[in-house]
Amino acid sequence: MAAGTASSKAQTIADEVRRRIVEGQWRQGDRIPDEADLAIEFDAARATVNKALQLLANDGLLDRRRKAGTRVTVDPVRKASFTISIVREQVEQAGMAYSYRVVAQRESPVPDEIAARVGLAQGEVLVRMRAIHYADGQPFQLEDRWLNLHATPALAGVDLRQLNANEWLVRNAPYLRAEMAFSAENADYRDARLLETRPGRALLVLYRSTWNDLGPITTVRVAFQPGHIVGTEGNFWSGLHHRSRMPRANARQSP
Amino acid sequence: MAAGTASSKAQTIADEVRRRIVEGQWRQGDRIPDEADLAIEFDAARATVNKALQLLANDGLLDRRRKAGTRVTVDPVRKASFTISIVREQVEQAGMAYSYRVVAQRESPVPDEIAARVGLAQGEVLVRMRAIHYADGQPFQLEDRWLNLHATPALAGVDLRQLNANEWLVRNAPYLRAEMAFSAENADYRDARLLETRPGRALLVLYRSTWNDLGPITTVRVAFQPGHIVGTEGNFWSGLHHRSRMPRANARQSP
DNA sequence: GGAATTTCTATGTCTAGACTTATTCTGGTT
DNA sequence: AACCAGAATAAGTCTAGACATAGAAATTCC
Repeated sequence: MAAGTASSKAQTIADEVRRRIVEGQWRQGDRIPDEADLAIEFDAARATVNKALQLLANDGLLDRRRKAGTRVTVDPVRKASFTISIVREQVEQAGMAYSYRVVAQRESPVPDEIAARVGLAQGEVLVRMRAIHYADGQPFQLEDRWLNLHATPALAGVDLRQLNANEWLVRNAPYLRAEMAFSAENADYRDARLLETRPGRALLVLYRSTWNDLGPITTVRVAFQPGHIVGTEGNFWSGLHHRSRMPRANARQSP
Repeated sequence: MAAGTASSKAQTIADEVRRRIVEGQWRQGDRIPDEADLAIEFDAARATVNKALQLLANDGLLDRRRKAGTRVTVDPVRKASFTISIVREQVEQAGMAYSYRVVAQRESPVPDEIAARVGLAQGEVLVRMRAIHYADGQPFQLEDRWLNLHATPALAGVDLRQLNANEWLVRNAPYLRAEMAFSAENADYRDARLLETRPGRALLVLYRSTWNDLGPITTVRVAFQPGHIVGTEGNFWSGLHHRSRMPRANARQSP
């Protein structure tokens, strides 16, 4: 019956507060005791209680305002976080052979749409490259990337045809800001050909742009193999395992 | 040249450390000075430096291990976080009229696939409901939901046909654990009819399941209107604005 | 040489106390 | 009733110091 896993004191307090909320002892909109009182109840320093409550507030479960106190959030706006790893590692971790092929690469002026997306002047010349990532020889994802050499001077000397841009950037060009968006698109002829599927198939598409203090580094459209799923809980849990549809059985666990 | 926005001291330290990493002063894999040294350099208490570095570690930029020290992460596995708000608010915030319609609702045994997904015994009886959310009369998203009354006894007394389950749950049934996944699917006939589009259109689909300590609360498949985009930076920034394709011009800003 | 043990160090966490700051509340003034 | 000033309060942050703990490095022992 007792929970068990002894973690930090702050975490323990956070868990207990969360429990009280989940079990309805403290209801949505209620004001909960202030830090000082909780500190007494849990026999902890106020700073520790503060840390615990901040954890829950970051989780969106609590609403804290100076002087007004801490309340249980009425409309918990919850956050879900996805981790983006390096494609090659993702594939290799699934025990499959990774390969990579650059399909096209050349300098060209940015289309207005892209320029607007990343905040560049119209007509600026960027490097555009299209590449495919394979898992066990099957196309796994297709990337269509615009690279801004001005933000990453070091890249200029590199032979992009040889190199995995994704990987190079991740390792050598830390960014300050990133934006991502998911959408779904019907595969066009080019998508279909490169991903070895039929035009019209629904593809999960990820747009990602990154900036450093010199400006936009890169913006990329990543189209995944049909059926691919991107989920929380640490990683992509790819359609890598034999293209199944909605696998994933998962055990419930106590936190 | 100077940054400016005076925030907390910990944040300032974090920003400076981040800057050094981004500008290459501390490179991937490098060990950075330890907390005590940084505390001296920044004239701060060690606890403050600790907080700053933990911020960056949570961001995936630093790798910290006891005794081994703090190093700049070699393969920054970056996290992107999406916020999930209540549909109605999302729609209304875009200045559009919200409406909601329950299409079907009945009790039925869970299919094995769903049971496995949420960790229920096969054949358990859940409530299944299908509903549509409209923005200005246009179908905006379609939800296909399984509800477990055992985990939310309070729901039993409620008239589901009247109620927006999404909203009721968010407000009254806090969860302990959630899982989400995105995928893309071609609209089938039912999807197409309900979303008033053509079969085959690529739909962004979100699967979400939640648990509390009594077990699974609900699992839902949400299919968005074609062209819908879900992005970081706070909110879904819906295809609500007139169904455009990839709008969103955004200004760069200094943090 | 290799394994087991000890030492030592950098981070993890907590504490008590102080100060800061955003807001609410209160009471007084027009 | 509307407005404004000041008091009160709860969270936000920082500090100095302490102890805990993981794990690397050095040492001892076989």
